[in-house]
Amino acid sequence: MKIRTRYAPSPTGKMHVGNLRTALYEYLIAKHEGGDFLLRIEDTDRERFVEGATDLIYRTLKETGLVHDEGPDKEGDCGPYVQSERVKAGIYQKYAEELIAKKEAYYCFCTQERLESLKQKIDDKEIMVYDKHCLSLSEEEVQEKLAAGVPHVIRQNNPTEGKTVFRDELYGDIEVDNAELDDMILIKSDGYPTYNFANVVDDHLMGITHVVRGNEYISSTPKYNRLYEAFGWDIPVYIHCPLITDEEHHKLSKRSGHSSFEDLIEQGFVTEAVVNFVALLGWSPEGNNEILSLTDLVENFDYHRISKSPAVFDFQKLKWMNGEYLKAMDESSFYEKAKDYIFETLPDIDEDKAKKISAMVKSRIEIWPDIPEMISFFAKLDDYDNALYTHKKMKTDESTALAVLKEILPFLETLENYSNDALYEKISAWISEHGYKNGYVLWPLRIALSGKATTPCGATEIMEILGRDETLARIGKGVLLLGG
RNA sequence: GGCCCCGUGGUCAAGCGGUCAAGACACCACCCUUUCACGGUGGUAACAUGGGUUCGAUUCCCGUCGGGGUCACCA
Repeated sequence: MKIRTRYAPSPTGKMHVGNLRTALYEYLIAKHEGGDFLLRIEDTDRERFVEGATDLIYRTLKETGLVHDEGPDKEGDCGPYVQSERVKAGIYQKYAEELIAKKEAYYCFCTQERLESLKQKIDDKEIMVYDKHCLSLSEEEVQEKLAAGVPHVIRQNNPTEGKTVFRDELYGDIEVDNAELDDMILIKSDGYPTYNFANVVDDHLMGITHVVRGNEYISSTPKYNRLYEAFGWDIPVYIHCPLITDEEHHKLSKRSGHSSFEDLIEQGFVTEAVVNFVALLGWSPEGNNEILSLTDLVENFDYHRISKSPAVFDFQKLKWMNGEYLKAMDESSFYEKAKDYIFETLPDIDEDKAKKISAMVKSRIEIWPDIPEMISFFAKLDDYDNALYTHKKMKTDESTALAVLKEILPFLETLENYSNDALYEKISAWISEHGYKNGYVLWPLRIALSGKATTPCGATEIMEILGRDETLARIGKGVLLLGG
C-alpha cells in the first residue's frame, strides 16, 4: 500500500521547530517509500488564527524543500485541504451525527458556568472531567433544546469501564483504563470541529497511512482509536516523536529565542543546516556521518530509529553544524550572502577586497552575524592593550615589538606593491636577511595593524586590505603607543 | 494528584544477553600555521538506584528515585 502522510499545521504564527521536525519526518517517511506527502491547514480555531500565517507555512515548506504532493494550492482527490472549507461542506457535522445515531456521541448543552463548577484544582493545575450530565437527556429534551436554539456542543461518548489498547510504532502497545477517557468535545458550539475530531475524520478521508505527531498527543490517542472503531475505519500507524526541550529540559518555548524556524534564519543560520539539525533531534542515522542533505535524509530515513527519550536543543551543536554548511559552500554563493554583512561593516571597501575578506572569513564563522565583529578592525582601529605584543611562542614582548616595528617601518615605506603575495615575499626576505623568525616580526606587525589578538588572516593580508597609507599609519601609531 | 511515557559522558546518541560501552558537539593537549580558524592526532568524561531472571546483564522483569507529558469549546 502506498504510504500517505500529512503535515497539518494550524495557522497561528511562526513555525515551531517541533512542527518543522514533524513535517520533516512526515515528508521523509513518505518519500523514503515513494509515498505522498500532503498539506492540510487546520484552521478550526478562529480565535488563534493569525492573518498571513498560512503564507508563512507555504514559504517555509518551499524553502526547506518539503514539497507537498497535495494541498490547498495543489488539489488532489481529497479536497478541500483547508478545514474551514470542509466545515462549510458539512463534512464534520455529518460524521458527528452519524456517531450520535450510533450512541457514540451526544449533544451537550451544559453552560460555561456548570463546566466551571466541575473543575478542581490539583497541584495548582486545573483539571476538569466532564460528568456525562447531558448523556441522560431524553430524545425529546434534546430535540426541544435544539429547536429552541440552545447553544450546544457534541461530545464523544466514552465508556467508563474496561480498557483500550493502542499501538505506537515506537512505544509499542499502550493500555489505558477507559475511566481515563473523558468525553471530549467533537463539535464546538460555533459549529467548528475540534482538532481531535477533524483530525481523525480528515486523516481517514484523505487516506493517511502514517500519523506522525508529538509525544504530547499520546494520552489522547486512545480516544482517537475509539473514534476510528466507532466508524469502522482502519487505524493508521502512529509514530509519536519525543519532545524537544531547551537546555533546562523544559519544553522548547518562545522564551528560548530560537524556537521557530524563522527565528533561526533571522539569527543567521542557513536553511539546510537547520533542516539537518532538526532531523537529528530525536533521530539518528545508521552510520557516523551526521551531515546529511535532504536527499541524504530521504534515502537514509528509517523511522524505527526515532528515539523515545526527549532531545535537548543543543544550540552549540547547531552552530557547529551551520559552520560546516558555510564551509562547504562554494566561494561565490558564500560571497553572495556574506557581502551584505561585509559592506555593512566596511561601506567603503571595493568589491575585490570584499571578496578577499569573504574568503578569509568563510572557514572562521559559524553564523552570518559573526562577520561584522570579526572584520570591523579593517574600518577602524580600536584602542588596544600593548600587552598583546607579548607572545611566548613568538618570543615577543613590548620592547622587541617596538624595536622590530621601528626597524621595518622604513622598509615598508619603500614598498609600492601592496598585494599580499608581493608583501609576503618581500617581508619574508627582509626577515631572513635580518636573521629573525617569521613570528617574531609578523606577530607585532599584525597587532599594530589590527589591535586584536585574533584576526581572520595574517599580517600581510591585512596590509593588502588596508593599503599602503593606512598600513604605515597604523604601524606608526603602534610605535608611538609603545613609547617610541 | 490520576493516568501515560522516558532514564547510556555536560549535550545529542550507537547498543537491541557476552563490547577494552561506538560516533558527534563542547572541553583539554599536541601537530600544522603569518595570529585565530580550518585540518590532523590523541585525551578527560557515561550505562540513575535496589532487587530479581540468567553461567553472564547497559540490554529482560519488578520496586525506588529522577525527568517529562496529559487531564480545554488549543492544536
